Amino acid sequence: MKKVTLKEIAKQTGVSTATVSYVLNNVANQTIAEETRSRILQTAKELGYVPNLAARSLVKQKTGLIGLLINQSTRSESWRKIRYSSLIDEIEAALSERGYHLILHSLDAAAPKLDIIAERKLDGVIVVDARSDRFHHISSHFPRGVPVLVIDSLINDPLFNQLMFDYASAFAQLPELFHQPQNYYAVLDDYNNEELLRHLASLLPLTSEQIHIMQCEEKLKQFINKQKARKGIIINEAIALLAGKYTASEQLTVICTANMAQLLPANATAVAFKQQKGRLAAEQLIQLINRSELAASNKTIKIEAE
Amino acid sequence: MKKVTLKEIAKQTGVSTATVSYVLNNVANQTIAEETRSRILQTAKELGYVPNLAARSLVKQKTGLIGLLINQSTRSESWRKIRYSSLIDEIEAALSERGYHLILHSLDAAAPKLDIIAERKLDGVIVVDARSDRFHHISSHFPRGVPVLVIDSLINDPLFNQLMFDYASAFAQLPELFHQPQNYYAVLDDYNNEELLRHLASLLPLTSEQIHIMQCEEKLKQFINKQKARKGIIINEAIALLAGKYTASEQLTVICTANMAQLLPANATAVAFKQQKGRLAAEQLIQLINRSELAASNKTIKIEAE
DNA sequence: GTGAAAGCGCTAACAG
DNA sequence: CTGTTAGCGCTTTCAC
Repeated sequence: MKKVTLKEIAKQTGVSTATVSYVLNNVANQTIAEETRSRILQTAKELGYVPNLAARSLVKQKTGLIGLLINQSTRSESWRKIRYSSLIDEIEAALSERGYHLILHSLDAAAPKLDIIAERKLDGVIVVDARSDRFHHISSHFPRGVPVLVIDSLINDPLFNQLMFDYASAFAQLPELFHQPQNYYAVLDDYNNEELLRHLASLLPLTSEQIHIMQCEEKLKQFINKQKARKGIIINEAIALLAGKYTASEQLTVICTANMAQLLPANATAVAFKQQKGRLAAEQLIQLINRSELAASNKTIKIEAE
Repeated sequence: MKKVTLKEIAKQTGVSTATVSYVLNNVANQTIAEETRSRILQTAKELGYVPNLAARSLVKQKTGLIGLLINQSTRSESWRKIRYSSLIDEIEAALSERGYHLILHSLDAAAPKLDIIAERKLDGVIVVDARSDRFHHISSHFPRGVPVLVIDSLINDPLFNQLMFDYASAFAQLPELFHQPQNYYAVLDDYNNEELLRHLASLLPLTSEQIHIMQCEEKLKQFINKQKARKGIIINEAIALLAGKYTASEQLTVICTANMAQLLPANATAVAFKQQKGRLAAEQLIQLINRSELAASNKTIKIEAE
């Protein structure tokens, strides 16, 4: 059983591989006799021809491959993974609709290896939660001209296209927080990107004693137990669920960064964001790809709270 | 700025591409003068050479690409996505360690399109939660000899390598369930694979009125409200969290299929499984790839409960 | 309308 | 020890 290639179809149809390629790709301004056309289409179907995208990539100089590179601080705790499950799914769905395939790859935030971008000749890349120190250093290794969109990473460089939540608008939903800051505490998700953490802290009218950065359940518990009757602002649903083990959930206001509000206890307060980050990311990246020749309109997009 | 290819390195070093290839790949039984070797290595580093895997794939007839194809019944509810977030992460991690790259792709369970396998010449494929009717029909389209591992799908055909939880061993952890079945109800995760659902039901000493297949939160609520003081067996942590909104969580026993036990309320009973499904899947698939020439030892692996 | 041929970047015999 | 060469499967220019 021979491999089904263009050449094989060409042979069986008695035409050249060029003609077969024209037909199968509906090449514009190549006029093909209707007879040959249907004959080729016919045998292609019979043989179950499927194009080899590696070969195509080689000549077209684009692969149709997008990388989703997620920085992981640690792989150990599985509950942390819900942070991006919705994001991943949305991105995959949106890219699929546009004919792209997704390569999912995780990075060591402390020492990201980005070879995959060049090796696989990725058409575009979405980087999630990158440390800006590492990122700067490494970004020079980027193959020239590969569009990159950075998510959840505050990078102080207009060179990078960024996408993140508008946390200020989320906190603005909580007027009481600003009137009575002493009644609150906050738990931040432990982003690798320290600038983002600092940014979050700066938006909250709280002292550093009132702010905890998530590390592990035990530390969270200790922190919450010290907060007495205060109300909690929790970033990320999974963390909120853990927090719910140590305080009454009606005391909690959850900033829903994982699109998982439904899993929260009914009596917790939830603040969600207006748009799906994943879909937005995918669309944005595709735009970048399509006009990567032009000066990239390096904007930072922020998604507002509902 | 020229593209950095083997040819370019060859030119700059004054040797042939073959020699460069030998050096860069440490080809065994090719003895290279230490002087040339280091010169090549040197300029390769300077130029920041990265091999083009598409080109390599073409000649080596393997791509280093693994497909993770997940059947989705619906994309609408984001909380469902936690079902596989741990699995995806484990698989990606394990494959990465072995030098493979992961293509994540979702399938429409009712009409799965598997072209990606042939197009991308995937070296192996993991299919998750497939309807066996669709799967049989479609599996004939599989490129010959591509190793496939099927997860969470009961397929009555020894031809397929399968991996799933040993639910019987999970239920066996609950002796009371079998002594007092009238005191229980169960909520099953809504797998696309109907055989799996039937299998689960057959393992439970419950009537069909006592068993609910998850559809949406509202239906779940109605079902639970009818159960009075009964205790619930819930498959999947996310569903358990939803169920927890409508019944006391100490009444719940959760079969943890998503590796997210930590997110459950402390007073719920959790039953977990011994091994990480994702890691096991990746390792199993790699084995299949490495000896795909031999008669595939088509076994079904079941992961026992702790 | 169709085909010959060059080449994308790389590997692997086979010569030398 | 190193180079020549023939592809891998496909696209595309240019001729016929």
